[in-house]
Amino acid sequence: MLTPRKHPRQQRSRETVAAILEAAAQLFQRHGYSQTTTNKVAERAGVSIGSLYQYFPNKDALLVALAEHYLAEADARISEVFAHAAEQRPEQPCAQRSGRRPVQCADLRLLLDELIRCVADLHTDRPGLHRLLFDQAPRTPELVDRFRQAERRIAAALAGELRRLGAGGPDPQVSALLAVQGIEAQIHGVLLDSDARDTLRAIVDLWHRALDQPLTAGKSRTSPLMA
Amino acid sequence: MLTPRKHPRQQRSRETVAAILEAAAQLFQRHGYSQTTTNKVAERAGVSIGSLYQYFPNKDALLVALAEHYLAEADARISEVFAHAAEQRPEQPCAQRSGRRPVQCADLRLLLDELIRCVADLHTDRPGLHRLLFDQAPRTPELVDRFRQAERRIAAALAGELRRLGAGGPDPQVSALLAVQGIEAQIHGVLLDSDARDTLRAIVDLWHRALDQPLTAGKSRTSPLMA
DNA sequence: CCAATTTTGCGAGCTATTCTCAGTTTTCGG
DNA sequence: CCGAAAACTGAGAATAGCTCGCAAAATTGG
Repeated sequence: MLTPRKHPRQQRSRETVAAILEAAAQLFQRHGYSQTTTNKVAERAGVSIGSLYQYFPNKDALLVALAEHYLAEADARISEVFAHAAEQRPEQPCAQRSGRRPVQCADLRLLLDELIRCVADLHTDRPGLHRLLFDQAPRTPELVDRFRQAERRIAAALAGELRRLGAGGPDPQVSALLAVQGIEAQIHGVLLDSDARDTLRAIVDLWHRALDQPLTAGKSRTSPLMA
Repeated sequence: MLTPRKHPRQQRSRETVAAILEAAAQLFQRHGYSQTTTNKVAERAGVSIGSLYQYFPNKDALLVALAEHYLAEADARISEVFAHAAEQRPEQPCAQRSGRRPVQCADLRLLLDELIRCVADLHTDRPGLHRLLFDQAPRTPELVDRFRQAERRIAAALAGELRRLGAGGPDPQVSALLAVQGIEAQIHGVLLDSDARDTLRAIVDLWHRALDQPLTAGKSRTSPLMA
C-alpha cells in the first residue's frame, strides 16, 4: 500500500478525481458503503480502477475525502453565522457587566437560533451524505480526528461570542465545546425520527437556558467542588 | 444468505457463540473492524469458520450482537440509577408546585450527577468496545435502530423523574430525549481528548441549568412561537 | 441400551472484492 | 518536435466473505 498517493497536477486528473468522488458519493448513498465496490465507483466515474487507486490508497480514503468536503462546507456556513452575528452587533461596548439581562439575552437567543438552524440545514441539505458520514460509514482514526478538529474550531468561535455576550458560565470555552457536541447530536437525532420544527425550538430553548449565565457566576473557572 | 440463523440450544453451542463474540470483540478492538477477518475470529475462538456462520449470518451480525450486549448492560446500569433515585426520595408528596426551589433543585442535581457519572463509567469501563461501537464500526440501519430504542427507553425514565421533580420545562419528554442525546455525545467527546473530571462537572452544571425549569413555564407544551 | 433424530462442528473451496503493476497514452516544457 | 513527467489502463494476484456437503456429538424415546 503506497499510502501517499499521487496528487493531481493537471486539469484532466483533477476532473478524474472529481468524477470519482461524485460517483462514490452517489453509490455510497444509494447502496451503502459496504455494498459499494471500488470497481463500481470507477465504472460509474467513467475511469479505470487503476486510476482510482492512483489517487486514493484504499476504499476508506474515498470516505475521508468526502468528509473533508463536507466539513469544509460546514465550516464555511457556520463561519457565516458568526460573521453575521458580529455585524448585527456593531461594536456594542459590551461593557455594563451587571444589569445586562435584556440586551444580552435577546442576542444570545438570536445567535443560538441561527446556529441551530444552520446545523439543521446542513443535515437536511444532503441527508444521504450526512447519514453516510455519521451512521453507516466506518470511521478511521483519521476521520474521527477531522470531526474533532472541526468541532473545536466551531466551539472556539462560539466561545468568543459567548464571552462577548457575557454568557457561557464560568468557563465559556468548555461550555461552547459541550454545546457544539450536544447540538450536533440532538439535531442528528431529531432529524432521523421526529417532526422537526417544534423540537428545534425546544433545542434553542434548552441551550438558551444552559448558556444564559453570567461569566462571573460561581467560582472563577474550573472550581474544585463536586456535588 | 440464510439470514435467520440457527439458535444455540445446547450448552456446547452456547459456549461456542460466547467464544466467537469474545474473540470478535478482542480482534475488532485490537485491529479495527475492517482489518479483522471472519476467519481470524473463528481461529481465535478455536472454532471453524463454518461454525461461526451457523450462528451469525454475516460479519456485521457480530457487531450487532456485541452492541446488544453493550446496550443491555447500559440499560441495566442506568435503570439502577433511576431505581436508586426513586428510593432516595421515598414518597415525597411532590405537591407544593410554587415554592419548590430548594428541595427539587438538590434532587435534580443529585440525579444528574449520578446519571452522568454512570454514563461516563460505561464509557471508561470498556473504552475499546465503546470506541468500536461508536466510532470505527459501520452502523447498519438495524444497529442505528437499536441505539435509538435504548435512547428512548432511557429518556422515558428520565422524563418520569423530571416530572416528579417538577422540572424539565414545558415538555419534559422532549427535554429528556435531548438531554440523553446531548449527554451521550458530550461524554463521548470528553473522554476522547480531555481531562475528564472538571469537564464532567461542567456537564452536570450545564444540564442542571438547562433542565431546572418548572413544568409550567412558558406556554403549555409545544407553544407555537418562533424566536 | 440402542437406533433414529436433531444439533453442532468442520474446512476445502466458490465467489466476489480490494488493490497492484507493467505497459500505453496524453500532456507539457523547451 | 522530442523527451520526460503525468495520467490512464485493465488483466489478474491476493485476499476476504461466505457456502455446502458431510461427520461427530448430543438428545430423544421406545
